Amino acid sequence: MSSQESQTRTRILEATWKLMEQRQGKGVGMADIAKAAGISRQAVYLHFASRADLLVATTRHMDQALGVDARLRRSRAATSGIERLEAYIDFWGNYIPEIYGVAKALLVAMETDEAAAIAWKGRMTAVREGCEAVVKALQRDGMLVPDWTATEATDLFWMMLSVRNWEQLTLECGCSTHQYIARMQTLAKRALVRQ
Amino acid sequence: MSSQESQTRTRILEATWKLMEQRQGKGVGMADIAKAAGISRQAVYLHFASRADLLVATTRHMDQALGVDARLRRSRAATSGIERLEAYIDFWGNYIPEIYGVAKALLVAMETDEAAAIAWKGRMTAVREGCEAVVKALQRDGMLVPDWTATEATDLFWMMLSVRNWEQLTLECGCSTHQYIARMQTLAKRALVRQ
DNA sequence: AAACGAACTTTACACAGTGTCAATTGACAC
DNA sequence: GTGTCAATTGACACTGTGTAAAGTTCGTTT
Repeated sequence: MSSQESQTRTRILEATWKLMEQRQGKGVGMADIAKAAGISRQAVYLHFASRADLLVATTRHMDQALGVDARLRRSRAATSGIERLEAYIDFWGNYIPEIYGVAKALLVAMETDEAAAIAWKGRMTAVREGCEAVVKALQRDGMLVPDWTATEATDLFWMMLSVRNWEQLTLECGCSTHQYIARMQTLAKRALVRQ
Repeated sequence: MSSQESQTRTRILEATWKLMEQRQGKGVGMADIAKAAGISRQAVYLHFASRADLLVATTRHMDQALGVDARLRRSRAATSGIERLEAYIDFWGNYIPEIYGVAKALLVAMETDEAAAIAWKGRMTAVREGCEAVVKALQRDGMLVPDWTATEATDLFWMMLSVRNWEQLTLECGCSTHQYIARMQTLAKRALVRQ
């Protein structure tokens, strides 16, 4: 909404982004961020109430900078359910690597910080809605496998697309972004789509 | 191995187990554990070098107390690949709720503690081997879906069975243990087994 | 009986990281 | 000049892990 963003605030957000990306969300403290933004640690608290607050603000900043809405348009515009499923996974698989650093930091913070947990769950609820839209589209086409209700299918699809699963498949199993997308598409279709 | 376990050591392990279970692995510090075991905080360090050390020792203690080996026998004894897959998920779905507290504590600790990370990865490697055995059994039966190589199938099956996915499906989506098992069995079969 | 060692206690401290508070500086606006 | 906003410095509280030192209790050895 307001482009009333102070220069310093933006510098903090950019520094957070950059640092989190560099260090994959680990070992980045308020002091490091302040230093990278060229201000004192205390000054960060003039713009953000807490670390959780800063992390959440950073994700919003990134979503805007990365043009998430525009990127999602392709999936939303898809005519068939299957097309929509493929486009959504394609979007998601390309999106996660770009946000992973900050996402990881939030993921870690949420384990001990209530505010971070609420914020992250809010973001994930949005993803769940995307999954639900895909499932509904499949259902509309009569292509949803009869094993699941729409809710069950949404739960499972959402589970498959979790950041933790992405982490495991790419960072631990060594899948590339392209492989992740291909495997997830195949897996989701086998799981949800009537053959 | 040695049943040379001192009484105090066992009391610490039991206290850890109980507390972690009660609080779902969150907010349990060394001080709480010591208190519950009826000793001083420092005395805990006479038996375990670090928190990570204690957590790992607790999982081993639990595996023995819960008779994990015996429980796994049913899955290992299965003749067909599909039977083996079902028995393995059945074992796993009943096992996680019992260890979840301690597992969660380790899962949180591993994000900041190298030793905890290594220990957890070791445990998960054992699970991956279980998944691999299932996939190999399916392959032997000629029932593995042609979409995947054995490694790819193992990766995906392992991903599906992650504790994080269990967490999401049960704690967030509200699945019961029975529902978790049923859904995972259906999902795994759709994903891996030739129809 | 004296000596020893093991297990445990109390007290204290180092360290890292978040978050708070108060006093101060510099710049720009009116 | 006075007010105010942004930022600075320095100090401190709090939490939790881990280390260190000195003292107690108790059973075993000699």
